[in-house]
Amino acid sequence: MTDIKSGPNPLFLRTDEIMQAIELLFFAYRDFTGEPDELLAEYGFGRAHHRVIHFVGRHPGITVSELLSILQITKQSLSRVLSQLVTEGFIKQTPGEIDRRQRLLELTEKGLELDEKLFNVQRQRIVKAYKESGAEAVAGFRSVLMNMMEESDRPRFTKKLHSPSSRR
Amino acid sequence: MTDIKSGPNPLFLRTDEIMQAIELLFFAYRDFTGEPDELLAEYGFGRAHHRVIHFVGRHPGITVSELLSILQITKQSLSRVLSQLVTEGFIKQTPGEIDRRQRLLELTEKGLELDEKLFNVQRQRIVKAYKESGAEAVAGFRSVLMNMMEESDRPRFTKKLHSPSSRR
DNA sequence: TAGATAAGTCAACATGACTGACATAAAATC
DNA sequence: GATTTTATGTCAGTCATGTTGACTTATCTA
Repeated sequence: MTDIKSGPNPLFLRTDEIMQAIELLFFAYRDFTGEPDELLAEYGFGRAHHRVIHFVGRHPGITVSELLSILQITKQSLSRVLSQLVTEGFIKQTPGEIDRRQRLLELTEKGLELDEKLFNVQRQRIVKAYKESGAEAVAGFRSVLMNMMEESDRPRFTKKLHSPSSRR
Repeated sequence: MTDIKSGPNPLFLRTDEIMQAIELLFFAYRDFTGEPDELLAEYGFGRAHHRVIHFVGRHPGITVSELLSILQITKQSLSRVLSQLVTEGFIKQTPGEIDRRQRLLELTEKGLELDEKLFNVQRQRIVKAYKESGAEAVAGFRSVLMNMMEESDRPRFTKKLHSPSSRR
């Protein structure tokens, strides 16, 4: 009904192609998260813990509020998994030197180990998919995903420097 | 540690490229599911209902066990959302004519309407991403996702005919 | 000094997964 | 025809992850 066509509809915009995209994302994402989920279960953790470990690993010294804005969950949801990770010694909190209200987060040795394990299982799957598809396909893959996400999240992928948060 | 290199590592297989892929999938998938989730919430439904509506819509006459094997969830998890959808008149069950133990599932008028609404919000996002990236990128996107999912799910995307389940 | 901000906590709740056990009807097999 | 298997549904309980709203404490800022 929204289809007031102006000119021929490119093949890749046909309804069945769009439908395929929806299912591709469903199946690929399910399998992409499946293996890490199994690994995490051995630690009594879930996907929420994974996301926290990932982003703290990528951004050592990140603050709680920065993490909240990345994950887009509530303070209480984060609190539950974060305090678990801190208690069990996977994440270390240190008060910010500039702003001492902040708790700067970073992975401990134990946290780094788990982070690497998780990364490795995901890397294997991605490397396989990338190799089988080739460099050109990879560029297309990245372009489509980039254009699929909200614009507000895209800068995260272009800037090479970390966000200017208070560091030691 | 698993990096016993034989020859130069292609650029697109470097650690930071793989890391980027992980985050691309996270952000794109989050935004991809965000809008449907909002729509579903108006009906008191969640993402689980969406998946059921989607696959029943795509495969009218699908059986409960076929649906279970696609979704890879337990009978109880499916039962909860499915019986809700049936009770509220979005999905119709009819006993199979060949095997009367089966309950063949299909969308009602009401179900078709919701299915279309949900499809439209997702289509808008995908069409936008596809147009901005171009046909070649789309091919790459599809290739990478296809190679990322388990092989067992891939036939679903190649065969044009529906699975030979009992139909009217 | 007063107000804003960063972080944490408590209580209560919803959703969507899980397990294991059991029931029923119908089909398939011996 | 009797038995076993299959398709579906259901009950009861658990867990992980998300939500809201209210409140506290410490610290920074105007």
